[in-house]
Amino acid sequence: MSHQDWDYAALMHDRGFRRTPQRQFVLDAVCEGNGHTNADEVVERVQAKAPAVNRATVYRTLEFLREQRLVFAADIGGQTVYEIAGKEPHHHLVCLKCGQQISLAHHLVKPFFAEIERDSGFVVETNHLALFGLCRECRPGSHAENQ
Amino acid sequence: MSHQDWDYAALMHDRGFRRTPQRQFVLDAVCEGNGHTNADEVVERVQAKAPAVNRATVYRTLEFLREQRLVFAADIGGQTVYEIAGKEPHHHLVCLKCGQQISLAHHLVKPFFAEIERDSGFVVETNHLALFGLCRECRPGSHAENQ
DNA sequence: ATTACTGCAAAGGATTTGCATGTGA
DNA sequence: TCACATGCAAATCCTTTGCAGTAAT
Repeated sequence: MSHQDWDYAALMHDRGFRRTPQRQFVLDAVCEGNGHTNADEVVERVQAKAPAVNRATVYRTLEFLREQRLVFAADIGGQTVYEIAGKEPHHHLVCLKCGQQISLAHHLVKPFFAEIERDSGFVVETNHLALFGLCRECRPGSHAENQ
Repeated sequence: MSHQDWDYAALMHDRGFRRTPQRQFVLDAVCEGNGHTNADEVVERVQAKAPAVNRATVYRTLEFLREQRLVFAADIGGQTVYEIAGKEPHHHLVCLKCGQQISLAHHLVKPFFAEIERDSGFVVETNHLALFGLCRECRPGSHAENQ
């Protein structure tokens, strides 16, 4: 899943910004965290490859990439997490017990949002939902009682 | 809507804690913020009535009240917000433009959670959902174009 | 009289900012 | 070349903590 490198370079150029190794490292790091990655994890990943890259640069770059809509910033459990901006909104189920993050297809969510709009006229723009709970394996009464 | 003062006092006593003016101020302040109130707003409200109350006390008290299940702490847009603990889970629609918080009845949410469980076996435990978007007045195409 | 609770000040962690330097275009 | 981007260090913001004094029971 090596994302749109082309459109990164192209966008940078088109919008009059510079293509720098730091930005590439950060973008890559966000990519690697398939699910969601917080700033600290990005710093770690970036510095694993390029130890000289500064924390401040990572923060600035994340904000920059967010402005450029290349990454999406969400908010899970009090911290900001980043992921590569996708075309479609998508969502996660986060298991409170085992911590696994399960993707939640948008088609399950769309009708819910539509219902809200119908009911109150409020147009939901949340393009990332994180719902906490217990996954099939961890929920009480599960057959697969893992730990 | 002067909440359960009795059960506050009673709980304090029953559980061997002390009833202090500071705790009352903080509890009141959380109450006043009908929707959600962040720590800073609580500090402001408390200090409006009792300037001598310290920030640290407010933080400690909020945490204390949360432990005691007298207030509920949620996480909206990166900051922790507090509200009086209610019986039923409930949810909010937060307008990105005007900032207003609209309550979202649980009965609109329940079927959605049920659908997720049916589909993936994941039991959602999120008892507070905050959805961002545009309210009826602020959404494009609205008749009431308020700024 | 106890000891939980508070105020104060200082510590802590995460993020941001100012400025001189470096570097991509 | 020359403005944009980076590194560094200091600043800032929000929250937590240690400790000595205060007050609720």
